[in-house]
Amino acid sequence: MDTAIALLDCNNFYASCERVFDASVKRRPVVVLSNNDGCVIARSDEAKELGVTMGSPLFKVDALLEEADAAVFSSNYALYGDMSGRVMNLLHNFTPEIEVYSIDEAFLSLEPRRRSLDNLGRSIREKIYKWTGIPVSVGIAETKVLAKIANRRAKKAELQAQGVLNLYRSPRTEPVLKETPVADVWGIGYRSALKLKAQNILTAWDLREMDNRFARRLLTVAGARIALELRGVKCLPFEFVQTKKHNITCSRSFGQTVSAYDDLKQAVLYFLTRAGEKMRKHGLAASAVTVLLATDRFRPVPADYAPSATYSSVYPTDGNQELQTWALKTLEKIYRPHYEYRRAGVILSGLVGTEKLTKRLFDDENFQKQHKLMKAIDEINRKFGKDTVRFASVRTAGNWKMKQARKSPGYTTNWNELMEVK
DNA sequence: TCTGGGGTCCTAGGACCC
DNA sequence: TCTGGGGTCCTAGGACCC
Repeated sequence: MDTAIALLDCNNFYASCERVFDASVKRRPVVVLSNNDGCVIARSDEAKELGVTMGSPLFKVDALLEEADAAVFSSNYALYGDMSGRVMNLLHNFTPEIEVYSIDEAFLSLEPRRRSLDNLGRSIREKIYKWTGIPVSVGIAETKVLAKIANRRAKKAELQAQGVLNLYRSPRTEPVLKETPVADVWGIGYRSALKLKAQNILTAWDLREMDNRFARRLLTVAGARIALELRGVKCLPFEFVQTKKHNITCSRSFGQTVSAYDDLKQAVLYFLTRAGEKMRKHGLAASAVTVLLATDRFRPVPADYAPSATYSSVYPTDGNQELQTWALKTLEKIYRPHYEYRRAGVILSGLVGTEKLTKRLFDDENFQKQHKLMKAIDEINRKFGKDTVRFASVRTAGNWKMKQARKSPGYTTNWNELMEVK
């Protein structure tokens, strides 16, 4: 029999993580902010009821939150990443076939015969709540796109559905699709929804019934695949193993605007350090570095300027010294004085596994030495904390740093910030 | 020089996702 | 005063080749 696909999604994930460790916010509205404490990126149900929308700038909802005695947190990705790992690990108790799709979502491939899918969904939900304190919703159906819709529905009607909705070969699929606006279908964004609306295709059901060649013409193959998935035809493959990364980005907005070359250089070198660490953690090396700068898009003073440029090499490297040289060459090329920059970043691309690094024609010995040095530095920093050892050119503070005034402690990731029991 | 079809590779930009 | 960051996939178009 055809396998069923479950989508597990943590409810209000970042807000729920904050709640697990802070009993005082259990009953208060909770929101979590983006970097720089700029806008709201996660909300508890109570915060949603207040009318705080996803992505609202904090300054627009600050008064509202204050009045409701809401708890407001800067984002704490170390904490969320750790909690995510705990949730995902528990899933292995239910099926070996898991695709971790994002920090708070996973697809599970399930054998429909094994036992009632409804019961299985419920026990997954209970177990995760009991062991991690994170509430989750489970949607089950024939394909990923349908499982997404089932999940969304399970969340919406939480009381009736108990957080689990099984639409696998279910007569309820048709009414649910007819009630789902096409813009809420996974993979249909703002642009596509507009095009569909112009054709009077308004619901998920309408999209399902659409002529496939027409869907392809209007929305390219991506849209055609979604339409097929809505019919129960599996088009999006299940990816059990994490696919190799193609790029690694580190970019940030600054807490204030920055004009001096030296400050931007510091920011770029700092971001490069972070990106390099991540790259080596995945056992990769980069053949290209992109550097980007941008002025404030909301206040283009004196003018809008958002350049980027890429340095490519025939020899991939995982050594920060070499990456720094590439990045600074690129930065010099795009830097113009007199602009008020609000953001900078680096992208490492052309990634290859370090096992595939070929011997260099010139100066291979030096390259190998650098490779070993980076390994040693990463090891020390992993043991003793970020930036215990770093290149002298890299500063860890400056006027380019972001604002994070309301960060919760690293309850699970930092020995100095463990929860205290009195 | 521009006549012709067919193919690959690369990149920029659009669209979408969480 | 105050508006996030990190990704993927697809397509079109140019360069280059035979």
